[in-house]
Amino acid sequence: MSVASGPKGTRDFYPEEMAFQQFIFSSWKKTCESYGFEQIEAPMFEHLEIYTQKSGEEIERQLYTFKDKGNRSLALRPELTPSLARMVASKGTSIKKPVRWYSIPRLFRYEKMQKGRLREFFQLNMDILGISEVTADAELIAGVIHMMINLGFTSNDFKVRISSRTLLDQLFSSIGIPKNRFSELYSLLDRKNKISESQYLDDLEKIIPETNIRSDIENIFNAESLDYIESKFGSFPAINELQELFRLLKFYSFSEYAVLDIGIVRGLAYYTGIVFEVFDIKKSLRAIAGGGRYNKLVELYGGPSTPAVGFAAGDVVLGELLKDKNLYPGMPPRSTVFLVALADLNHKDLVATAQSIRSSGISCEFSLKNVSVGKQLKYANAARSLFTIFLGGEEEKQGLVRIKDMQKGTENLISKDEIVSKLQTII
RNA sequence: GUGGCUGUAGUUCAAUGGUUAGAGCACUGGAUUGUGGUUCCAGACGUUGGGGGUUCGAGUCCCCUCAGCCACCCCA
Repeated sequence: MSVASGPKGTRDFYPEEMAFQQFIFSSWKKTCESYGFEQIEAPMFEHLEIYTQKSGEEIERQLYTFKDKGNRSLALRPELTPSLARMVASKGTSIKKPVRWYSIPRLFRYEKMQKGRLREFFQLNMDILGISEVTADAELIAGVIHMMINLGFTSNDFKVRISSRTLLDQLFSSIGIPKNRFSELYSLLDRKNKISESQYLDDLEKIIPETNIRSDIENIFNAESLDYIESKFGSFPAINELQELFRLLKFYSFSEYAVLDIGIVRGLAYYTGIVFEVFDIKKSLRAIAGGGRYNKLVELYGGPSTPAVGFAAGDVVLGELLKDKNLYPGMPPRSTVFLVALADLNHKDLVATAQSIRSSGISCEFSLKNVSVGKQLKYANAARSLFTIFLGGEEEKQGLVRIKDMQKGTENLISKDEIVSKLQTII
């Protein structure tokens, strides 16, 4: 293996991989467009500051950064949301709201690779801007659920796990936890399922020495329903918002796909309200998608105050789950029709027939080498063709051609003049 | 960034420190020039990831490096 391989964490897309990717992308597009989202695209690299200003230096460790010839600091985009917020911000108040945008960006993160995590990958992004009402959160979560359904998944394969940053903030405040300990608590909550019970209790004691507050936290973290939280801690605006969200999801008939999970925190940064992640049912893979409300981001980039909610779904984890569940139907035909030249056919007739089929919008190919009929049929298989048409020979003399259905193995004689019209009726 | 495991044909994997490193699948060609998917036969395919060391002898043991997998960190 002396041939060069691509850089670490990148993939080559041969026709097989490309077909698989297109299967995912075209399903994504179909879903987005059925929800009335318009496609956008942004530059593949941006000024470094748009990523560092909102997060810390920790972020820079995972960025591909470089200087251009004008000595400007740039970075390959690790996510789309900052670019999107910038695009919205730069239109100021002139942009027509609500904005319903989707995009399938190619993204780059300098990360230690693991299963489901590469250095170059794609994401589907769906965002609604300009609506502060929870109806937008519901519409977007419905969108992510529908995206999964359109790919063939069922409620036995995945769940959207929903939480709220505001709810946790409000609960923590109400039981007397100072704001400066919130981030530690979020981080612990995020780790809760990965570490042992005793480790978790030790860590919790370090953050919260007061016994009575710790037992309140236990109650919050173990809560399985909004009603339970309400009965324990009273009513909060954020509880009502979540209840409204679940009520709305019922209208979409998507209740079975959505569950409350207080433990969903989403790695900090810009989320301001409802947050959610999509997991496979066994939670054996990393998150398939994640998102939530980010009402401050457009403002941060100098735009008018704009409420926003969005999510992103990566192609890598989703691809693995599709293969696990056997939902990929395989590569489509390369050519619908393969022309087989019998011995006496001249090349001019072969090409002319091919061109008339191609001009009618039906894909068609033929062997560029003069080989046996058996070999030509093998080529037809390799092209995954649905039909072969035999040109020349005895039939030719009567103005006929033999057309063969490659799946059924059946053959029919048709008039040479009606090849195109016949194909149009049977495809 | 930290720690562990693994690198052998295109691919999935064999080979106690000992002759010329093997097999399935895939690939190419063929089985009386007009019928594919099945079958049969043949062929091509390797600096054992790369470099260094130990040894009479290294795919096998040691070191370095690169790559992949896994657990951390992180996950926008």
